[in-house]
Amino acid sequence: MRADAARNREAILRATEELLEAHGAEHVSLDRVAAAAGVGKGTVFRRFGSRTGLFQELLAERATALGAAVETAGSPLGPGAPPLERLLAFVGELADLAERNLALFAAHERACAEDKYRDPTYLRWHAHVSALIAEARPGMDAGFAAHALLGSFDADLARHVMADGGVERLKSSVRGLVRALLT
Amino acid sequence: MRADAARNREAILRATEELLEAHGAEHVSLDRVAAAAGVGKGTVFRRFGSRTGLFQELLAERATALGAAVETAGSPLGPGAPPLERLLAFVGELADLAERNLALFAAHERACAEDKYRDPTYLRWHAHVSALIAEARPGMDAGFAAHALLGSFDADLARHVMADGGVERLKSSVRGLVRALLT
DNA sequence: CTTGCAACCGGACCACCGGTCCCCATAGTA
DNA sequence: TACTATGGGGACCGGTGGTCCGGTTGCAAG
Repeated sequence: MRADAARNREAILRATEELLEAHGAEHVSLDRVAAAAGVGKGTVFRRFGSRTGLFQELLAERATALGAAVETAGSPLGPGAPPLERLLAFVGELADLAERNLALFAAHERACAEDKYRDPTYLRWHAHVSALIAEARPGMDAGFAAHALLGSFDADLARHVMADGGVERLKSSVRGLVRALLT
Repeated sequence: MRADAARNREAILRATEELLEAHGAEHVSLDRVAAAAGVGKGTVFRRFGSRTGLFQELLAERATALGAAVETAGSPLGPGAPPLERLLAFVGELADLAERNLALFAAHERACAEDKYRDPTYLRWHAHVSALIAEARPGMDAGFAAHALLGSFDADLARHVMADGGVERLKSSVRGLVRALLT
């Protein structure tokens, strides 16, 4: 990739973040993103393929730290801890991520629509949660339960819940769900 | 309401159903609906206010039977039965409804977007589920759990699950969730 | 049956969206 | 410096949800 291409890529990503933060998921069109990044619309599509691709990549970027933390040992997040503790820790982190990136979560959902189950980030999360559930409750349909649990981080639901109680409410409610599910 | 208005209203509703069935949620635009119903686009908007309104009203129509069944006594659905049985019966019915109206569920979701929590039909379901959960598990955040549980009927998730196992898979998985939650 | 008007209808019209395309500019290299 | 593949820009396209207003029509009163 040429140097100017890399620079533009970064500019587009940063402009998207800013617009998301400033105007909410609904009002971020690719025209606006391109204008804010100081590039043409064609450039946005060349780099990210589509609206979906743009938000997927932005989410992936924001989620890398969590993904890495899950695979490195030590602490309740990583391997070694019992599944219940790992899952409780994971949903806690996810809640924090959702709070800090509510608009991105919302935009990502709308953009991915039915391809939700093919998004790499979602797939990683699902595989992780699903494995933990399967380990703790062998009889259960773990894949389905994992989807249902991850559904708790639907941007609209998260906003709705956090509007009355903040992240702490979201965290404690999801943890309650996890405990009920795995106990 | 004038007779011709009532006739058109019905024509629009039926045309929407047919298009939904024939082409899937994605390809039902209000232009098409109007054309298929044999009316102008303005008529569609006057009757239903917006795309959202149209799908909300269609869903409400399809859901009336279930709503009534829930409130009439007798059978595990209605009042009198213990909450676990009532909830198990309710999610079973909901799964059937989702299967028969997958495209409508999908269109409704996309159209309602963030107003999901203001849709009258969803609100009724949520109140019902929430009350049953609160009755069976006083300590739990019933409102949140109800949202999470109803999230299982997200059209994309339902399609994904039913693609491999049909309605029965959906039913048994959701029932598994309900049992884990209320036991 | 006629008449009058309020309610209703239709579809041209609008702003905007995601996505495409192709000609031009430029970075990187020999 | 000169050459070329890669990247950039923005006009353009089909289609969308939503608006608006001039013409039409149901319907009840007389």
